[in-house]
Amino acid sequence: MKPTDRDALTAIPLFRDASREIAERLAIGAFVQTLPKGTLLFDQGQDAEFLHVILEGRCGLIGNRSDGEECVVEIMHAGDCFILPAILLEAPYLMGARVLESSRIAMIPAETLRRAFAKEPQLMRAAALQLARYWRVLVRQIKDLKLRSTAERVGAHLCGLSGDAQSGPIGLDIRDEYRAIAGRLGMSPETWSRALKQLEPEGVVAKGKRIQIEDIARLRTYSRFDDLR
Amino acid sequence: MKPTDRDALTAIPLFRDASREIAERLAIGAFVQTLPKGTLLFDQGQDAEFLHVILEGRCGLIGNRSDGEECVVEIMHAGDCFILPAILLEAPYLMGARVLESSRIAMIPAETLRRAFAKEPQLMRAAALQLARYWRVLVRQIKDLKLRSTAERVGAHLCGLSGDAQSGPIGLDIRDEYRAIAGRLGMSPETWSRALKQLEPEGVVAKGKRIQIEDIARLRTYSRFDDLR
DNA sequence: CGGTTGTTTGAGGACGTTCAAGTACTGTGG
DNA sequence: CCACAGTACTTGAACGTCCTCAAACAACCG
Repeated sequence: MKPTDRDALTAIPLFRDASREIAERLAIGAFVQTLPKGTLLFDQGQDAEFLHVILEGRCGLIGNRSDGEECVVEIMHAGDCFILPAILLEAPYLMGARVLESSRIAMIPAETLRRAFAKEPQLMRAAALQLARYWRVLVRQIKDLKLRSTAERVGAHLCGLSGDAQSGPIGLDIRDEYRAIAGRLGMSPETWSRALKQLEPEGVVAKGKRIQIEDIARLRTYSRFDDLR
Repeated sequence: MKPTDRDALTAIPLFRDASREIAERLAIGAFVQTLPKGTLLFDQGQDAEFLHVILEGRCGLIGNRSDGEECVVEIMHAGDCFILPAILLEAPYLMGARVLESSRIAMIPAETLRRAFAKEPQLMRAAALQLARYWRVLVRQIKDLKLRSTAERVGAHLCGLSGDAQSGPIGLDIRDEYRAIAGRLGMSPETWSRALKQLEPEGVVAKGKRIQIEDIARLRTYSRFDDLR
């Protein structure tokens, strides 16, 4: 690694807030690539193998739309690293990443990083895990807002309330106010109400706060529930 | 504090991932309130004085709309705690919180919590800080999507690109593709383009990727930039 | 019971999207 | 350095979605 790259790498907030020594040690296990615009760094659903740090250039964290198009969810710039929550949680990426303009990118193996985290005690780790989980909740919400129609959002919300059931009929008792749910889903209460009607052909029957779902599998398909989780 | 409350408190993910001992110690400094629906727990802009933990019931994290109405950004349930990033960063809340249904809520003084965090070493702390920052970025985005019109989103984005300047003229050279920015802001490229036109009365002149802002203060007001940051 | 609050339904309108065409860039090879 | 191709951005028109306003209806609570 070039000295300028190492300097840029150790200067990012994540490492600056830690210690010079730890940053230097992690830099040893890292490698740097210069990648052309359009390069796919990774896809949604993959397991996190590296922490990516942009030394120069910019990249987009991307979600896939129903029409096959990509939508930029977040733009990452020089000094940004991603995606830390996926590494901490050892979970699949919720978004893909594509190079938006020719970039120099440092890649730190996830395992190296996790070993470093492991040396640190429990509470800060817990906080990091917690923040990572919430971060992902918010990502899901943004993706809902940007990538799904209102009816799909409502359908997906119902799927989320249905627990782990993969198929079969489900009965739900909604306890939250519809106006709160509607707000959470980025629509007006009226639209929520109409969207429920719109889901009738998919086997959703709403009577006030009681909702019957004929077959959750059908609704999951309609809402593209699994696509975006 | 009642034993059942203490049990519920120490069982939340944040404390379960830490240690029993730390959780017990923090529970001592905490107190529990039963609050009726509608209670305002705190307002956006306040400094975080407590970590709130829902033992029973549910609360909404809320943003204020331009028309004075509130919009639920996230619904928090029993076992959820909020708002950790605000406490870690010692920053003002980005959202308010209101009781959605009569709830038992444990409140842990922020200072107590920060002292506990301080005992833990540097890297995990750094990670938590980093995650907290990103969490906030996502919150801003969700609020953008839910609470601002497209023209306001564009205006706010320009304000964000203008650095710390509070007033006076600003010249911007946009480097990102407009289609990427538009995606980030939850609109089509055409709408971004038209929204820029729409900002002309506010003193924004766009010539391709060069944008002149007559007076950033005016744009900040129009976009309600400070309201939602 | 009334009164209050929350949900549904309808009508009309604003906003944003899509499609399509035209214009301005950007970069490449001659 | 220019011409040209390819891409990105702008502009227009038509359409669709979602919102607002308003009223009827339902559920809840004192």
